[in-house]
Amino acid sequence: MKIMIVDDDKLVASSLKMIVEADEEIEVTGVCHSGREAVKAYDELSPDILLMDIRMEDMNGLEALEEIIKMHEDARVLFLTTFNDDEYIVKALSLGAKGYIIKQDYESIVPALKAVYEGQTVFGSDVIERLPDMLKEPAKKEFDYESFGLNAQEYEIIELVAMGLSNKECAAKLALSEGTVRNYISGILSKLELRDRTNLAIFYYTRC
Amino acid sequence: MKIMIVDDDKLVASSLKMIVEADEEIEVTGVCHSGREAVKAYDELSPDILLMDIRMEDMNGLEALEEIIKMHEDARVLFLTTFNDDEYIVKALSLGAKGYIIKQDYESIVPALKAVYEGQTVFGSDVIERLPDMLKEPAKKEFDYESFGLNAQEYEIIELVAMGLSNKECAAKLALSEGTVRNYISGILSKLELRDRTNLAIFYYTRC
DNA sequence: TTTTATTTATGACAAATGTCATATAAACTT
DNA sequence: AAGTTTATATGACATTTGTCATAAATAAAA
Repeated sequence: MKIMIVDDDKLVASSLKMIVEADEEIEVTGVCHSGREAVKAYDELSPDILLMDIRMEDMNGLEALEEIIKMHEDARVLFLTTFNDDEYIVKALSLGAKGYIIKQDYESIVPALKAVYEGQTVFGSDVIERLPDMLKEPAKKEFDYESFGLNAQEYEIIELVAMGLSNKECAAKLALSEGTVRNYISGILSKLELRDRTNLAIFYYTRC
Repeated sequence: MKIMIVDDDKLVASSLKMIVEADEEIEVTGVCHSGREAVKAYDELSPDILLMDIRMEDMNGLEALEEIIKMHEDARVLFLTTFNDDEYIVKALSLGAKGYIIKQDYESIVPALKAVYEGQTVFGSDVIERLPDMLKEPAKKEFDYESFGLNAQEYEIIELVAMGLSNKECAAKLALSEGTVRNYISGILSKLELRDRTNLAIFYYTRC
């Protein structure tokens, strides 16, 4: 298995080389110190896996992957990171990275490389822990209007306002008079401590 | 490394056992054929990793993990699956599964186990490919206001309206007169074919 | 039955909103 | 320089909105 190491900290890069070469299956065919170098070197060396830092001076790891993947669609990149940055995880994933692990965690680098070599995608546990929360949001939570002291009628009006209806239209839809709808809205606004229907709609779409 | 295998197809279970035991580091301490069995057996055997099928008759893999993790918070479970089901991935992740790989992919099972043993989380590439899309939504896409014939100033006003500001407040924030802001909004509404600021805010939160 | 809440409704009012015609100055074209 | 566009402003106006006091009808509680 031929791998290439990319890290702008030369000490880290050579440490990684040593750690990784201790395994007889792994051969380090190249070491680079910037994303830009890596893009160039990848063409010549075409390694099986790229073991790359994310934060680097001259073109960071994500940009490098983006470039590389344009030329070599099947490129496999395992990212190393010192700290966990949610932004990066998502970006890395959508770019097609094969993994995202913590640099400090030496022992896990070789197994991770092997798993990637076998077609897996690997994440440090700390990294993955935050994923479920990021995924969770599509599960639409039901708005608990009662906890705001609102009743079903009031909530129904909120929904109509959030659909953009005027007082008159709400009244027609609910078979109430326009004045009554106004009164309801007045009450809703004060309970929710909002100023006007626009803020109510905003509340609906951001907090509900 | 002690592992436990759980699969209701006995043939598959024993095949897995053979494959996995071919590696001298791995020792299979138990084989179960249902989630319920697994929960019980886990207590007695406390393996390092549980290699478990998801679809099973008597208590499925996810339910089993849920039970097990109640008792053993640090339990590590690597799921095996015949087909890719997005539902399961998300659920498995939020339950704290350490991996999710394709059963057919024999060669990758051992490396995956080792990576998990080292604290990583592992996904079959096919599995992970669908994650980026699921994650993408938090990545706020930039609204292309130009395609609606709006200029930057108008868009800025839209943002303020969508924050719930009144005309007067918008005016103050943009150093314009209130009347001008009104005129702008009037123009915005007609371009967007909306009726009032509330509908504009709704547009912002649902279409932008 | 009387009292009390609840729901719905009115009317009056001030403030905010949206539309429109028009105006002014600055920034460009030509 | 003369003309045109652009950004900003004004005033007048009709509507809509939100608040409040109050009232009638009904339902629930005593």
